[in-house]
Amino acid sequence: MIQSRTHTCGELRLGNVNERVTLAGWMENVRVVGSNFAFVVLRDFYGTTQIVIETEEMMNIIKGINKESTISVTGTVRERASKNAKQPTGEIEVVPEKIEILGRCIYNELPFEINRSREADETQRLKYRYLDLRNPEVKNNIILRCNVIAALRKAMLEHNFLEITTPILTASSPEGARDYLVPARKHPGKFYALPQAPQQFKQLLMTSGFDRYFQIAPCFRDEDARGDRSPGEFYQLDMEMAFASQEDVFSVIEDVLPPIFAKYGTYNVASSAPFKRIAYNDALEQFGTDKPDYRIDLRIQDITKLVAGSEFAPFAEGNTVKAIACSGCELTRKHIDKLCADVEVQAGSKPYWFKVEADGSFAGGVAKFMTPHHDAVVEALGLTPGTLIGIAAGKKSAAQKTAGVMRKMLGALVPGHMDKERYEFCWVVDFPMYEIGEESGELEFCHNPFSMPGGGAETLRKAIAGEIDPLTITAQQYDLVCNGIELSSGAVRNHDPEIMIEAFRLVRLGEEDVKKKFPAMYNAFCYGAPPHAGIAPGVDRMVMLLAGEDSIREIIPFPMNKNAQDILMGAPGTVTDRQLEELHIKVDIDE
RNA sequence: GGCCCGGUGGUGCAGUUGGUUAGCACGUCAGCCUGUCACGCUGAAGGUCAGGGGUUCGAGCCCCCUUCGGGUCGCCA
Repeated sequence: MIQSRTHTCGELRLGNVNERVTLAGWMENVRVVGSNFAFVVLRDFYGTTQIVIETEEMMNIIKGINKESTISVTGTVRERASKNAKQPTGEIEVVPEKIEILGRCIYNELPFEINRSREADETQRLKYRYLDLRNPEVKNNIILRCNVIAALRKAMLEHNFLEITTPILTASSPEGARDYLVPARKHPGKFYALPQAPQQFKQLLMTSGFDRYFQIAPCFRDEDARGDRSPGEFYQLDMEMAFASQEDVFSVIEDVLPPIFAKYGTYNVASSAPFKRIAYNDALEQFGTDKPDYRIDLRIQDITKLVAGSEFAPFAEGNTVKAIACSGCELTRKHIDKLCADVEVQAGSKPYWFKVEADGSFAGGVAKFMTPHHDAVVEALGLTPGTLIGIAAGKKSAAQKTAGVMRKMLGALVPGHMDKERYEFCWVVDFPMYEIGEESGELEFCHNPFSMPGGGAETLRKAIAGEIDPLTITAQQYDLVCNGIELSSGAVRNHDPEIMIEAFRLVRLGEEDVKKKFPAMYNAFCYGAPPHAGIAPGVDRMVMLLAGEDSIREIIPFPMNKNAQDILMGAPGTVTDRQLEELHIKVDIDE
């Protein structure tokens, strides 16, 4: 029978002096200061408390156990002779009369030191995640995650949204990412799929008459990981609203997110409603990305015409030339070269540069090719001495991307161009509905084929009739971006089967294709669907931003590694032949 | 799948043009220490330098292959 705790390890203060208490926790550290005199640091979820060892009996118990064992300590609270102002419990200590060993740590050396686990090798951290999570810094991110999710849920309920769970085992969808498949025991050769998002279910809910739906929804996509993208699974704050426009969705998000970001974020400043808005094409022009970071004041400018006729090969006719002028730049030649190399790695093409000397002349990098256009360039870019100009040249999309990467790096590197400690939201709007596919060379859907086109069916018919260029058709689709990180896509959905068919007709598909690919949704929409719109901000990404972490794994309780392996549980793993047999699965691996 | 970076006692790192016994910090163990709080001091143990092959009189270091990890591009309606 274990003595119950009377207090937690973060709780005792001077007011508790002389009380008889029982604490329980992990033995974090032992500082032996004399013979039969030592201090034990006892840690639980709530904090740490100092236990003072003054007798041979207690000393023998402590010496018999390894650090990180769990113990229960019963004793008297005493005012410390030497207090520690840095600790909440630093004014008191507990003098034990009984120490009970609850759970031994049988190893005297751990895979890493608990309070420095963030410095340890990540594979070790993941393998021993239960030890890693003992580190308060690591644990606090998980607590933050809980608080953020609770706050999101509360805010959504207050906005009259209904939380509805949708199936985890569902049908494979031909669109989007690679599915995770689950073999169906009762249906040989057939498979369930885990949902990439509850997209179709929430649209069906709208058709059923649920006016406002939300869910902290698990989503599964079998795609490769990134620093800000966990492999396999992640969570979205998925929401959908009936009889709603883009503006209705925006106002809910602008109402819900900023207070939560301001309250729980590392930075406690968040942009308020209305968020900045920028058209997709303008974002590419000015920021070189569809994920603009508005905290950086630099903007990309087009100087293609200014340098026309230059001898410099990358400026040749047909190429696009972009410039990003960064004033007050004192980077040395060595740093500039490093910057350009980093840009090339991230952007995939090489940037160029020059700078403006004190006397106004151009120097360094491609200065030789810019000097002939000196006055025009100075005027167009508003150049002053001490300005570094990054240049990107090539195909339009590559030049934009390169300039965009350079913009972010310069903003982070050169003082005075980035107001870092804030959350700056923006909406990217007016996405193109169609694009020319790089492989096919033909017209394809740019993003989600189920977004409502800007002009509805009429615009589509004109495009089919050849009266307007289909590439100019926009979708009522939007991205939510915060500090250069994409939090979400959303759209006003296409709820009209007729418009849906017109939209498909433009990419040489027809009614049969719509019915075949999304039968449930198409059928449902034929029974009277409300216009509806929604969005699904990534919960993990939001928590990552709020925690100020660069890796998404820091805010997931049990993350998988880059290769989608759960090192701790050993997933994925092999299964027995009997299991495979039941599922009608034969494993046949080549090589 | 492409490219980049990395793998050195339990942990984190250093290791010079390739040259004697692979060094530092933390941790562990032992001794000393009665007010520590990242306790301190003294000492000790602990290494297949990821694996394999090659160059060389000689490889932790140079080359090739393999493997594992991280980043990035592709990919992510």
